[in-house]
Amino acid sequence: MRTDNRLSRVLHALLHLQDLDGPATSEQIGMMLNTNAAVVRRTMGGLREAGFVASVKGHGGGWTLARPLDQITLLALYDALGEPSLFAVGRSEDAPGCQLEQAANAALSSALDAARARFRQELSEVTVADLRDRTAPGFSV
Amino acid sequence: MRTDNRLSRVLHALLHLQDLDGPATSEQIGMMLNTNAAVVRRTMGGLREAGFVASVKGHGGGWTLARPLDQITLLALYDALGEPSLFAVGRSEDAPGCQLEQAANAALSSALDAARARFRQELSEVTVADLRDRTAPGFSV
DNA sequence: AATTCATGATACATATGATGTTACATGATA
DNA sequence: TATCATGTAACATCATATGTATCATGAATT
Repeated sequence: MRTDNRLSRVLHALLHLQDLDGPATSEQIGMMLNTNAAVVRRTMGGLREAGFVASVKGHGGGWTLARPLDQITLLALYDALGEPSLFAVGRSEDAPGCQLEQAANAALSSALDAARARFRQELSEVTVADLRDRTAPGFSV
Repeated sequence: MRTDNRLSRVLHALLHLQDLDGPATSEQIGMMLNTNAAVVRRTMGGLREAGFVASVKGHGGGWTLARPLDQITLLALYDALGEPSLFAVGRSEDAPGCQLEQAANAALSSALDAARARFRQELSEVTVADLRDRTAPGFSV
């Protein structure tokens, strides 16, 4: 199944943004992410609304960081993207009235909820700045 | 995104199987699950190979439990299904050589791994028999 | 032995949703 | 006014879980 790569992509994009002087255009970011400018606009839109980046139209415009990376947790980004559905495994809805199916779904949901909580906890403990620190010493674009 | 419902479905099917006397045909199970007999065969095939159910061809044939439900954990079923890919969110592979993307992916993978471990732990602590116990008292098909 | 039932296996169709792509309106700078 | 860049919408592509159809094989019934 094709996975949703937006979180990874915006992380990648934000890390690049910090290494740049001025604003980066969607086109430029698209080159870094090996994708289309329209995809960049669509994906970064959520981050703008959440106040993590700013976008400016016209000449010299583009995307800039609106907040230091050490004040952006991965969880905040995930939520800014609309909290994309996390799982490729889910409940069945074959026989909603059947108690046996309900029991099966309840157990599955319970496990998925626990996994989701763990995922969110992990994301909440890391900032984007932490990721930059984890690249090789002296590394720059 | 369309989710993989196989685990929920086989749980549902096993619970029904226990409530039946003889073997159940794929056709019958398909009715319970509101799906096709071929889908049932395909899905249950993994459980047969893992020794949780047995299938018999021909007249009076069908599917039967090969082991008491209290000896089948949800995790064992999940693995018998081939450990279906759990997440709808994943790494990007836009610029494999880029250290920044690598750092982003490493953090994401770490969170996903933790979530997967939690999911598997939850599944390992519940047997199919436990689910049956959770239906309303006196409930039967 | 022939018939019927049921699984086993394969191939193909369908549906869904993330991503890719194109096009154009809007706003900002030169 | 021309150019650049975002904002937005519509549509195309692609991957894949599930649905569907078909036939070979094996087992019980007659």
